Amino acid sequence: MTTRTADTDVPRRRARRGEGDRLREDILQATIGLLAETGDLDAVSIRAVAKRVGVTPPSIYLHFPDKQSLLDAACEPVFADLARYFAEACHGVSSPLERLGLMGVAYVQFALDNREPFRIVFMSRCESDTIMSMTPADLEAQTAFGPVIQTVVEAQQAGLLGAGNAREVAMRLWIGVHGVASLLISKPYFPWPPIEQLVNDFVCMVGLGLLVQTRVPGSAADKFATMLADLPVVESASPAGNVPKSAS
Amino acid sequence: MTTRTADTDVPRRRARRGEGDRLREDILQATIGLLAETGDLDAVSIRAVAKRVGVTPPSIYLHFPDKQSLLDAACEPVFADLARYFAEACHGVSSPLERLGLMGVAYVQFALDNREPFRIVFMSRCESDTIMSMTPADLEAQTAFGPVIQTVVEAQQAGLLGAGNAREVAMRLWIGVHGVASLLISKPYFPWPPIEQLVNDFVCMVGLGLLVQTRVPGSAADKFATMLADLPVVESASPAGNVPKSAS
DNA sequence: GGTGGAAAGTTAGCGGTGTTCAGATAACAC
DNA sequence: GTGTTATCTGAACACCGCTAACTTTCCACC
Repeated sequence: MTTRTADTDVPRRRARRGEGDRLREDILQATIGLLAETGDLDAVSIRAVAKRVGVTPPSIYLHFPDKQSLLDAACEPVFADLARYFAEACHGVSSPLERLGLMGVAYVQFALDNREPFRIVFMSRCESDTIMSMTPADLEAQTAFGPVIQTVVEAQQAGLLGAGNAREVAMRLWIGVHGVASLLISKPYFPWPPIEQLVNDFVCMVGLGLLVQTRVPGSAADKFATMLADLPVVESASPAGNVPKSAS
Repeated sequence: MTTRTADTDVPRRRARRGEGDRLREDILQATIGLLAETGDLDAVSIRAVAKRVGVTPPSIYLHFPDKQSLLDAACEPVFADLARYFAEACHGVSSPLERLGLMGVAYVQFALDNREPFRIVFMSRCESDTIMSMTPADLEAQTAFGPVIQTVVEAQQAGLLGAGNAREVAMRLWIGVHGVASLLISKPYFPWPPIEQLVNDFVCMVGLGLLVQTRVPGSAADKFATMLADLPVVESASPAGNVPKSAS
């Protein structure tokens, strides 16, 4: 008749010798589940996680130094999925340029499918960030950022994109779709256009921009001058919609 | 004589009848100051604000229904400055297209100058968002978003940008620079390229993309096809210096 | 000058949070 | 059985947002 103060349904069996790490895994799963089900970071308190696991709060500190570390660790397996999103989006698509666009769309979809982890990793302050304090090399090797860079390189080698630092090009692409993802998450009630259209239009814009930026020679001003000169002139007061014009 | 438990240096003189709103203003200023000085939202507790003002915590609830409302109210005057950032950036620049680019750069600068307010308004969950639940019309009239749309319209009228929903075009521009701003804020330790270059390259890319997107006729696929056909072909093997060493 | 009334602020406290540390307990080797 | 020790708990600290009930101060009016 032990008086259980731990407020839980099924009081965990204590782990066997050497199996202490089992609890660690259970804590992570409980955290991930709580994040996904509540969709609210505030609902994921140390006490709530402990209760779900069937253990008392201090036990968590045997496996994680503090709450932030727990959250970071819980987001890691979620983010491992991002690579899968990318792979599936690119499946069977040969053009590297098209693949980059599809990866962008997939990034937004991933963010919307994993809002809280995305928030934790990309939208909250983190002093000593595990993911982000990696060296550039590690970052490319261990995160989903690597495939993006690789695809940029392929596009360059195929002559679709002009030469340029592939890492920085990939960053620009990432930054762009990150704007979409983070705004859709933080401002869901904003009067956005239909999401699919919004994402497509944006990705299209960025893709075209990159094309021109890397292929037209000269300074930024030169590029603009060239494009303004080359593109068909549009009449000033156009009424509405995409008016088809006499192409030259 | 009076035993003061309120932990503060100079015990405020009580406001006179009808001057209760003076405290409200002081609370707002204390909140803004605390946010700016600590640069840490966690440091801005109701108790901390109250102490800074020289008052006890419950007094704050005489002027703000809850903490979130206080934070929102504190961010409002800060964000009023965004319009000034835009105006200064555009000062004396005639080309609407160029102005749009400068506004983008100014947006990032504003975010970096006001990190915590930017975080609060744009990077944290807010169920019933004051700013974001406005009607599109109010939004354009009362926020800095209006001038952006206006500039897009001017660019269209000048024949620089093709016709299209100016509001959606402005959104795309906003989304883009928002990606830059939010990532620079949330990941300051990431190995970014020099910020100025990063921002310029990104804004240039988006600008060129928008140019093409709105001026080249046809579907998205058509636009890509047109540009791939029209732009100078680039040699496949890019020269040294730009090739990332993924394996070497 | 006294006095009632209301505005302006305070005291005390509730239930919650992340975190710490000394102690209890259960699993194993012998 | 006994001792060791990995594993986990009880109790507590300092802080949080927030509330209800109370006190103080100011002011208009008689």
